[in-house]
Formats: sequence, structure tokens, C-alpha cells
Amino acid sequence: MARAGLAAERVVRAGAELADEIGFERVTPSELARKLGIKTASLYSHVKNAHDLKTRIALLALEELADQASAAIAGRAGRDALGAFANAYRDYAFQHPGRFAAARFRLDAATAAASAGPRHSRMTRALLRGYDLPELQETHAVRLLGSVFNGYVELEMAGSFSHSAPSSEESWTEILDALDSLLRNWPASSS
Amino acid sequence: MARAGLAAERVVRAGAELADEIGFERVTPSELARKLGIKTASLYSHVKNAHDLKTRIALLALEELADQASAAIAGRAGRDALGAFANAYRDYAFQHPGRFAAARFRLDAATAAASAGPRHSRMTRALLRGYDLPELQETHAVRLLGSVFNGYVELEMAGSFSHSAPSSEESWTEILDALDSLLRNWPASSS
DNA sequence: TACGTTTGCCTAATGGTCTTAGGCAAATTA
DNA sequence: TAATTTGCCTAAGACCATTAGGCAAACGTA
Repeated sequence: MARAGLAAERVVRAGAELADEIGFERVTPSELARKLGIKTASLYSHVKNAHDLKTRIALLALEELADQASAAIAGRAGRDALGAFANAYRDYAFQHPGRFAAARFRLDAATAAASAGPRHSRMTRALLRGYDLPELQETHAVRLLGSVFNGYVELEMAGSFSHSAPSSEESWTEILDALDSLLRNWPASSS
Repeated sequence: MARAGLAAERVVRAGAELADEIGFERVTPSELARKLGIKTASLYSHVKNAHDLKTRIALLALEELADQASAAIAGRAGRDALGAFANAYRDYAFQHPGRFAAARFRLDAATAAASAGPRHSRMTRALLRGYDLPELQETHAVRLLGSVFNGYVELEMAGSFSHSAPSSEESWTEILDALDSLLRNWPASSS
């Protein structure tokens, strides 16, 4: 039949689809086996256990997320790149809510270091080259952007912005403008 | 036979402690019953089910969080208030990681509206009165601050900032300075 | 083509989970 | 003191994660 590893990858991909359908936190061996039309115990030849399954889905999602971001910033700079990068992140979250939740799954340090997470982080740094930040401030700015994108999408998906005006869409644009402005006028360190 | 003397509220408080000890996502009826020294089934006279238990812990955490924030901004304004407000949030997360995770538990719309969440949001708005924002931009700024605090603490607790220089502490201060600067020089809407 | 190996699924069994139902004795109230 | 409520119990059903051992079909190789 197929080579070793191919089947495992298929299982993980099905797990990612399942996450988008029913939510990442509800992805379990039994639920995935049901979707695949096999017995639960049969999954254990492809995946070590429930935690391993979730970890693999998380790694897949991080990879996809980094790919999207990479495509988004290619050939752009400044506000344009900032918007494209941020939108890639947010759009992915809405198109693949389960995978997006998977991308936020807590990985142990070693696994995280080997994931596409650092790649995403390097892209954020590349994005900032379009702005003229004091070198020491660059890391702070990277962390700020990560925090905003992360936090905004999480709150938005939780519905925090959906029951009051103005629209979340509008806030998102204004916030990107504000961040662009801030990056152009980053305050000198007080220390 | 000696009674454990449990009222529903006591059960919830024990649940909150348990969350801080083992993590919110691992708080379950059986685990909580173990901590209380009673049988799992006995919990069901105090709490409707596992989801109800988690919801009640979340409501408790949101209340505590709003109290901390309220105490923090009393008598302060501007950068001072911003820092105190943000630190109240972050400190709570580190002192009570399980409760903090509980505060981010997805509540249905009605429950969320009746929680202390809106109170916390109103305080953010009060904080912004110290800055001179165009009225239409105030909501955008509220959402930005919520996103940053939320996102930063989440990433920090996940360890994202702990394996590289500069220290997370330093970034936190710089980011608060940057936000203060941004709120003082909020860009005019482009639309 | 024939043969041993690998692969992908199976059944069976263990021990844990959540939840409901019904019961009993202590604490509280009248 | 008598009646009611409270806080726990045992029992049981359904579901879940995981391990162990087995079997048949597909594969690579001689």
C-alpha cells in the first residue's frame, strides 16, 4: 500500500479538517476515527496518543500560517506590507477557525522551536525593516505586533466586538493605521 | 458523619484554586471532587455539570479581574493609569494563571453580558478620558488596548518571550510607553 | 511466480470519565 | 419534637483513551 508516514499525514490532515468543523478542543481520537470510518483503536498505529494528534495538527497549522504570511508580504513594504501580513493572519483564522485554535496549542519548548513559529516571527522582523526602528526597539515592536494580532483575533472570534458599534472591520483598519503611525514615530526609550 | 460543609459558592472557589494548581483546562468534576474529598457524583447537587462549573469559575475570575483593575486606576491618570491598569491585568495572570485562563473561557452571549467583562471594558474607556482622543476613535483604542494586554500576556505565559533577549519585563515597559505615545498622537482617520 | 514482511485495520479488555437516579442520616426549621 | 432540607452516599449507563494481540491484504524481493 502506501509508504510509512503518508498514512499518518493523511490522518493529521483529516484531524485539521475535523478541527475546522467541530472546533479544535473537540478533536479526539474517537471523534476522528468516527470521521474516518475506522475503529478508535486503529488510530493508534498512526498517532501516539491524543496529545500527539493535537500536536501534529498544531504543527500543520503553524506551517500553513507561516506560508500565508510569507505570500502576503512578498513584494510589499511599509503600511502595505503591515496590512497584508496582518490580514493573512486574520483571514486564516476566519477561514480555518479550528486550525487557528490548533496553532495556539501549547507546545513544549523543543517542539515549538522546531515548528514554523520562529519562521513567522522572522517574517515579522523582516516587515519591520521597512520602518526605521532603533535596533534595540525592534524586538519590542515584534512582540507588540504579535500581541495585537493575536489578541485582536482572539477577542473578535470570541464575539467581543460583535455587539457594539463601530464594526470590527472598521476597528481593524484603524488599528492598523495606528500601528503604522506608531512604528513611524516610535518613542525614544526612557531608560 | 462529619460534613464537608459545602455550599455552591465554596465549590466554585475550590474550583478556582484547583485551576491555579493544575490549570483551568484540567478542572473537571472528578478532579475537583478528589480535591474536596468527596465522591464525584456528590458535586452535582452544587453544580449542574462540567460546563456549568467552568462557567462559574470564569465568572468569579472576571469579577476579581475587574476589581483589581478598578483598584489600580483609582486616583491615577495618563501614563500612570495606563501602567497601573495594564499591570493589574498582567499581575493577576501570573498570580492566578488558572483563574486567568478561566476568564478567557468562552461564555455564551447572555452570560457574558451579565458578567464583569463589560465593567472591565468600561474602565478601559474611563482610562482613555485622560487622553484626548477623537470620540469616534475611542472604541478603536479600547479594542487595541484589550488586544495588546490579552495578546501579550497570553504569549508571555506560553513562553514565547522567555528564550530570547531582551527580557519580557523590558518589552512590557517599552510597549506601555509606545502605547502611551500612540494615544497622545492618535492619527486622524484616513476615511 | 512464490515468500516473507509490512501495513492497516480489527476485536477484546482495562480503567478512567461524566452524568442521572434513588437513598440515608445529619442539620435545620417549625 | 416532628417535618423538611441539605450534603453526602452507592449504583449504574454510556462514552472515552489506551494497550495487546491477531489477521488478511499489499508490498518488495528472490
